[in-house]
Amino acid sequence: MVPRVNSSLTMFICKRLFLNLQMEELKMDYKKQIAQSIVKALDDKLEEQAVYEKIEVPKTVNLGDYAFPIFILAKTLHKAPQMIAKDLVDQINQTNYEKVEAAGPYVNFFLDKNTFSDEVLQTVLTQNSHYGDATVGNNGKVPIDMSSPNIAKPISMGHLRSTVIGNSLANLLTKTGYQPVKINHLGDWGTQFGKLIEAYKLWGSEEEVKADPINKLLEYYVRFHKEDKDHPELDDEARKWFKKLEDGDDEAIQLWQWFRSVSLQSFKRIYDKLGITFDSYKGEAFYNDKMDEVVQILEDKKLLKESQGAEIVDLDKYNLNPALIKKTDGATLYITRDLAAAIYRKRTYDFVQSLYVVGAEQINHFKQLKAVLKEMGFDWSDDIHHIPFGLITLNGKKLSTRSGRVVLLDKVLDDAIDLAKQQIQSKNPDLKNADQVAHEVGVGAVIFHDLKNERMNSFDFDLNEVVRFEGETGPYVQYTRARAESILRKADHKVTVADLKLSDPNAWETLKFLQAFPETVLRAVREYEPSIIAKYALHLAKSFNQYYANSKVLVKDDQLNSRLALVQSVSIVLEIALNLLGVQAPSEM
RNA sequence: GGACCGGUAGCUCAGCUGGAUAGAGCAUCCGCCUUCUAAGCGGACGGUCGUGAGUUCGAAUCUCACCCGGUUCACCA
Repeated sequence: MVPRVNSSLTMFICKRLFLNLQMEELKMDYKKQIAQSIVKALDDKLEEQAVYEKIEVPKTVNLGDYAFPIFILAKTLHKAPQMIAKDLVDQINQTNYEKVEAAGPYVNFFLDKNTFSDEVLQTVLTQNSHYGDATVGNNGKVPIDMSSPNIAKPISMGHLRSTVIGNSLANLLTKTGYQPVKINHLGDWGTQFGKLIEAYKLWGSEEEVKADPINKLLEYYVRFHKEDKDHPELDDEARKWFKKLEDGDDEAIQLWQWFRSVSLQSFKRIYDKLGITFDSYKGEAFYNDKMDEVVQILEDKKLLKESQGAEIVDLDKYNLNPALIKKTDGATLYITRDLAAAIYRKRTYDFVQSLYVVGAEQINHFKQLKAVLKEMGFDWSDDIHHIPFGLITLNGKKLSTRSGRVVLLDKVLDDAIDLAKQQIQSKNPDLKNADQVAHEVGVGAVIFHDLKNERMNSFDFDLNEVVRFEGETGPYVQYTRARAESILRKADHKVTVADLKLSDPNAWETLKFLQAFPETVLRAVREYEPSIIAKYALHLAKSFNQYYANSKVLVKDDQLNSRLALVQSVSIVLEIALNLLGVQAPSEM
């Protein structure tokens, strides 16, 4: 049966994609071919570029693969659109197409399925895991500020977003020829360490912390906040400790380093679960000795102003509130540290772009950061991009460690892995490496859930939603690929890359999705939007599921090799797509 | 109050630099495991695209105003 509609294709092969991709020579640019056909038929009455931009993808398969709406011609030709369409069809050389027909005010182009499938499948199979690679990045370095949990606090679902989006962007950047540098900008400095040291000195023990670092440290910290209400002298002690820390007192530094390293160890266990690594763990503390220079530059450039006892940079001309550089007491602030970090990264990496995957709450902060850098005369501030994302809430309220509204990432991952294991036990009890697969599927479900929707959408946390394995989920995509692999295992035939014509209409939508992958990757990286890849993977999986539900692959006839080539191509592209998201692709599940 | 983000099916969301009858998933109901793993496939049900104007041959998509929800706006990060 022919799939009824292919509307989902529209979003991936829409014209704006091509518009912005002139630089990037796409292989298999059928749209260009069509534009040329039209221009030729019109005796150059229109520019090829103008035609190219108007070509669109129809909503349903019965309207063809590409369409040219002829409204723009109606004005100049003073004829009814329907008539123009008919005339145009007569003029077009149709030899390269299955057919070209007029439908109302549109000219619809149907590509030749044999030629198309042959070209697409050969390309995917020969390029294999490199299918979709691009060179737009020119090896430019792109530091990505991501994850950035606070020392001595647990990693929550909130951190997952930054971690997983940043990781996927890094993968996408690598694929398109950039060199990403994943930086975990740890929250490892601040007055809270004074409190933590004081709390530890009062109630803590080395054994406790060693046994369960994050929870114990958090416990001390929370207790501190409880008790300091009745004992305000605790705050004085904490302040003293932080001062000692700043002054390099041995004991303070040692404790701080210890807290930092045990925290990092437990963070790394979670990152291991997620399969995510970093290139740098330089956190806030790293910039302690780099802020004086920032203040110095600001002073030299006469940008600092005194206001209400504090030092500010006026950002009126950017329509922003002033950036507070120094507090009344002379201490520096968040933005000062970020200025130092931005400058450090420029010097260290000479980046072509510098990304910050940080929640949307900080949009204003990053606008200020860029504006101040601009004022300082650094024109590379234009290369800094804040990649904001929406808030995760719990029962509609913001997550907050203090109020106990936390969703621990580690717990969510473990729950997901357990559920995946249960699924395997009931659906595929003979699976060999079941634990490994349960891990890949469980974690994959969580990551995919976070990436499948547009970054900026907020969502309310719901465990059942996050660890769902059916419908539009990571496991659905993984399952589809596992099924494809299964067919290949049973095939008893090695696919040869030659003559891959496939005329089966059931395969048509899948073939077109395969063809659209490279431009989809470029769009995702251009928009810093991993969800574009996630949605692509879902659509490709869906179309392939429909294909093999309706067409038998393992039949010995003259198109067997072509069908297996399709199956293998789907498997290849689904694996690439999942990996771009940071999700594993098991061959069996 | 200013700035920003969002408002599309009961729920979660696609579609948004304008184009042909507005699409998925979940939920509910009904089919399909003697044929390549049913984590699948098919079907039914379900929509004044927040509201009102405007631009246009054509608006969910662009403009303006308004309504609702969220975030943020000087000494936290």
